Amino acid sequence: MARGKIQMKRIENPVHRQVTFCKRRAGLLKKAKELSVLCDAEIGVIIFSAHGKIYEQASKGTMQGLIERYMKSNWGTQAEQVIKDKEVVDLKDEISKLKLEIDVLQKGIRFIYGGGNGSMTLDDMNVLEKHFELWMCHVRSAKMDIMFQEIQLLKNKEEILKAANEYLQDKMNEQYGIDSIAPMLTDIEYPLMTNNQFPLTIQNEIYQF
Amino acid sequence: MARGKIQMKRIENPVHRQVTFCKRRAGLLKKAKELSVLCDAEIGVIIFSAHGKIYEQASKGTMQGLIERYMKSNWGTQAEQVIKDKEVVDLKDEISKLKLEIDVLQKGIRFIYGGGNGSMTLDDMNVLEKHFELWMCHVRSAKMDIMFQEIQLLKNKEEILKAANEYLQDKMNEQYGIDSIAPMLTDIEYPLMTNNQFPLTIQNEIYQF
DNA sequence: AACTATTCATAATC
DNA sequence: TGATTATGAATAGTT
Repeated sequence: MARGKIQMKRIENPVHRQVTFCKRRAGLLKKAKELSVLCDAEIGVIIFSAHGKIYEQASKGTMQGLIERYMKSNWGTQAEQVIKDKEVVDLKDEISKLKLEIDVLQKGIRFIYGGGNGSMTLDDMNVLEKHFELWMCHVRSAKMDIMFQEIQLLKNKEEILKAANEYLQDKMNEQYGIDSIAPMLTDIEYPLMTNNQFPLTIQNEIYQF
Repeated sequence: MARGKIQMKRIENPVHRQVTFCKRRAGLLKKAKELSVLCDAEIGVIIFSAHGKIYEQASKGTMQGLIERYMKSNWGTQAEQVIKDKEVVDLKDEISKLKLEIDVLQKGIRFIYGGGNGSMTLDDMNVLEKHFELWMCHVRSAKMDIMFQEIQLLKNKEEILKAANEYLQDKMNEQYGIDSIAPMLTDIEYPLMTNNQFPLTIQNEIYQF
């Protein structure tokens, strides 16, 4: 170019490189502008310096508009966008399906009590309310059963373990002499009680209107 | 530049313009490439000809990557993307909630129609219990609404009847003389309202019975 | 940042 | 289109 040509490779001297970057960057943007004006073209130039600083120029319109136009003419990125939009549509679709299913299930619950078609009379609702109450009691009862069974199971386990411990303790004593090994404490009592007061009414008074 | 400089404005002669476009376009892309190599910069050039034909060059990596990098450094479009991503996350969130509710409803139906706890865990039953409670509240709330409406309706009726009665009384008096007919008692107060508040608001429209 | 000597890009022409 | 060439622009090296 001037005062001797240069090699077409990265300029190693950082000062030279920076200077050249400034000069040629200005030249490039100027050329872009000229081409745009002379030939009525829409041109966008984006430059990231080695240090990440950004320089941009959009002839005719904004860079945003240019990129959108590029996206539209570029099949791949457009498809990507369509896929993303489709995902949203699909998700909304799934939501409406799930809501429909919920509706069906709810109708299933209230069907036999007169509200299958969506409108319930006061009597229907009274019946349904009573049933919810009843079912709640049943669930609680079932919970109790399970917990009771669990307690029994744990108590049995406790017995077995205690027996095993006793047996092992005996073995140890045989081996190492009487009382040479202090027995570990395994018979700890945990007092199971509560300070809660129970209301004397049967129903939970929270929901009495 | 050569053989005489040219005006910096749109070349009117279409042939000249086309030729210049080709030459200068090549020159611009070459310069971009050189700048990229010499100064280790990432450069993208997008050119739309006046007829909409696209020419592009991305030095270092793809144009897609460059645009994404540009978007990241550009605040607006990034925010837009974030909003779109958030929408997807929100929708997925809603879907999982709905699925959870369907699960509860199915368990509830299984419990109701299956006549007990099929193979439910203690946790399942705890959730179910809470839901029965919730549904019961909603039924009660709906009942309240209906009763309130009914009360309003009856009050209106009462007003109309009272007005009618008054009118008829007047007519009677006109016909048969003042106070010849004792008025019937129609102004009896029935205390239909209490001061109870409705503490339960329906938070989730799914459970409207 | 300003200044050249030089190379490069390209307008006009063929 | 493609090649040629005269000339203006761009710029590497220097100050």
